[in-house]
Amino acid sequence: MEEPLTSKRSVTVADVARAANVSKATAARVLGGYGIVSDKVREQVLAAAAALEYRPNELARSMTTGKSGIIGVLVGDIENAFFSLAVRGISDVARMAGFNVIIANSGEELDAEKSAVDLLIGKRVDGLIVTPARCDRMEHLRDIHRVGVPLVLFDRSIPELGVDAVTGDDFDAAMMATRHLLDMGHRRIAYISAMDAENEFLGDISSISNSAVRERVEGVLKEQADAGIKKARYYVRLGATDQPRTDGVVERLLRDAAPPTALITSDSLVGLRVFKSLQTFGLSIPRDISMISFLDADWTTVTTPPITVIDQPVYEMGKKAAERLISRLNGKGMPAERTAIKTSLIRRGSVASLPLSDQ
Amino acid sequence: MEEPLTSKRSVTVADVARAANVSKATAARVLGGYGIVSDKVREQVLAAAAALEYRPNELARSMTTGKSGIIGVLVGDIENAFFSLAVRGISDVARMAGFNVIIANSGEELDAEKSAVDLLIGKRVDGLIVTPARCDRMEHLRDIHRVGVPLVLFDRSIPELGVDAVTGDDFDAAMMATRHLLDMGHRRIAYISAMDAENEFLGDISSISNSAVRERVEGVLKEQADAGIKKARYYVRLGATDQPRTDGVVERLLRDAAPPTALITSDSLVGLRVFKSLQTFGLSIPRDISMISFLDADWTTVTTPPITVIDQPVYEMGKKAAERLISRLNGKGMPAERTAIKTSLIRRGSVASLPLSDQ
DNA sequence: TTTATATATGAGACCGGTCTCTTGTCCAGA
DNA sequence: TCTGGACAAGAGACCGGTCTCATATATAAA
Repeated sequence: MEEPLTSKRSVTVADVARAANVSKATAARVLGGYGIVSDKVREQVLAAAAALEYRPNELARSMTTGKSGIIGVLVGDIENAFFSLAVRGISDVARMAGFNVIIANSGEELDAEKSAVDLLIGKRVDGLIVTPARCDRMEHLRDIHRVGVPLVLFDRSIPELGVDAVTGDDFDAAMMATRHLLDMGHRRIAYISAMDAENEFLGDISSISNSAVRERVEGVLKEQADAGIKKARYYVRLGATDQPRTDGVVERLLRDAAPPTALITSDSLVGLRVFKSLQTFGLSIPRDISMISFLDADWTTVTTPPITVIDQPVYEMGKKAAERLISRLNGKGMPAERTAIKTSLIRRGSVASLPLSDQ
Repeated sequence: MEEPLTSKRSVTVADVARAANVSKATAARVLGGYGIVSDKVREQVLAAAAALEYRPNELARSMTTGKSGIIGVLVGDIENAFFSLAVRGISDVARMAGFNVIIANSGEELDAEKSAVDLLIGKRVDGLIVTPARCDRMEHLRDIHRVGVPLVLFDRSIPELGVDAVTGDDFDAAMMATRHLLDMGHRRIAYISAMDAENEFLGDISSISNSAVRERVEGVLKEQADAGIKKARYYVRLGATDQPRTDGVVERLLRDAAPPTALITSDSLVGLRVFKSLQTFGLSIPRDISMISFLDADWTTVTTPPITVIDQPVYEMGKKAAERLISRLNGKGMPAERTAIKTSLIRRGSVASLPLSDQ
């Protein structure tokens, strides 16, 4: 099988042109599929190209056209099912429209995000879809926009930026989940997020740098405020970033003099960690505690009982973001807008109805 | 916030050179970080670059150097946790080595794979990591190699190709799982795979086009053959590609005159589907039937009982594949080899010990 | 037959970098 | 003072395409 690998230098239009006895311009016309060429010459060139196994150099092509045909996608963590599903939606749409997708990971860190943005811009991506790690730091995102590269935010929005954003309807979704718990008689409802914060407790809401988390917290609090519940803020906890910390957060909640009777978890990963915590602490769902998780992840359907979730159509969100970006790419000059994709509550078995006496 | 967007044309070295009153060559030396430049001039150029917000055009850079700094990754389905975790491993290693990753999906279809390969080659990726959809069709992969682009196969190997491959130790893993079931007293062991096949039953083993699946089947059969079990082949079933079909496969197995007492599922997705099937048919694990799944997926730890799994260190596999490729990229001329990453059996609660009377 | 028009091809500039080759300057050693 | 080498900067070719403009031929209209 040892191929000689002699043909290190790749075949160019000039090579094909020479072989076909035509000018470089003509060969380029055939190979590039533009301009007018006679059928006879076309066949000659095509034959020569086939014989030489010509493969166009997209790099060179991109350089002259100024279009790379690549959409850059910058997510928090591909490993997270939320993002991998979204990426799937994005790339499906992109491929249909003739674009390719280059994916970068920020790890939810601002610096990594900045350098990834620089890099993608450097690669001359035609457009960018970004999940901003922080919604309060956006100079680098503004730069993108200024350079003239269309940008669509995903999952989180930054109104001040004035660019398109595709997100869930986080505020409404959180209200819906809270409403459901209230209806079932719960009065002490905890909200647990993986947001990295110095303080486990909720400080200034407007300082939450992730708009999705902020809106969810606002939704949870609003609904409880409307129901006349006072201590709602106290039950909002941040920093459940890994299993040990989640165990800690959950333990402190449970050890409280007035422990919550229900939990809402901010995403499927926190949800899973919280579920495991509850298991290790020997709590039974929903007998001892009720639970609702964001995102209809795999694991939520096979637990006993299955978990009531807020279903975000993530794949659709990804598609929508890509569609929006591609419209921009095609020069549609519509005003920037935020598209909040509607979510729904899927009731399964993890929420108990609380007898009045327990409330 | 309406930026004028006037600066449509991007700033080039020539622009910077002009602003700094030096030649294009000198500015390029500073900006490109090569050659010798005096400190004074360097600062001038850097200042001019900063003032003009110069951003290097990686495309142009790639064109002259012939290196794009991009590694192409072609997977079956990013949405699958197996691949997204592997991609994470690949990109982590790639980033450390200064490479970027461009991801494409084949959807496990040969045609999509071919065109994706063409496209990535066209983008002049420096190297490729591919999960071949079929191990019996590889002309396009041979082309990659011939063009001089290093290639590493992932998850599946094609010895005839003579290129590096990083896979699990599928044969051994399957033997291990089977051994465990045999030790626990099981004599009728089913193996269920999502391999798309015209026939649900196993035909010619060597015709299984996915080497990972083939080796697992071989492992399952070998171990049973060694234990003197005759009807092992009969219990190998293919085509559990979606929930309805999986339900069908499971149902037919259970309705059999001699139904299996244990199941091995080929990956975490099939595993989940099979688990759901068993739930809908009202079977209890492990009382009614035992189960082992490949891949330590999220969901396997939160079921009741948790599922015994064959743990593949997928992230490590991804890292290994990237490391291998990067070594090649750095010109290390070692012979092609297959690296089979060792897997382990994590015993949880889904395998029952069968009393002799039941065997 | 002459002029206009469409069609087909060639020549060469250009995109934005890298890199080689050349020229110029400065200082040490003879 | 002259020579040589190190260092610094400039000029311009090149990568592999696209694309404009000029040119040549064929066909149609006047």
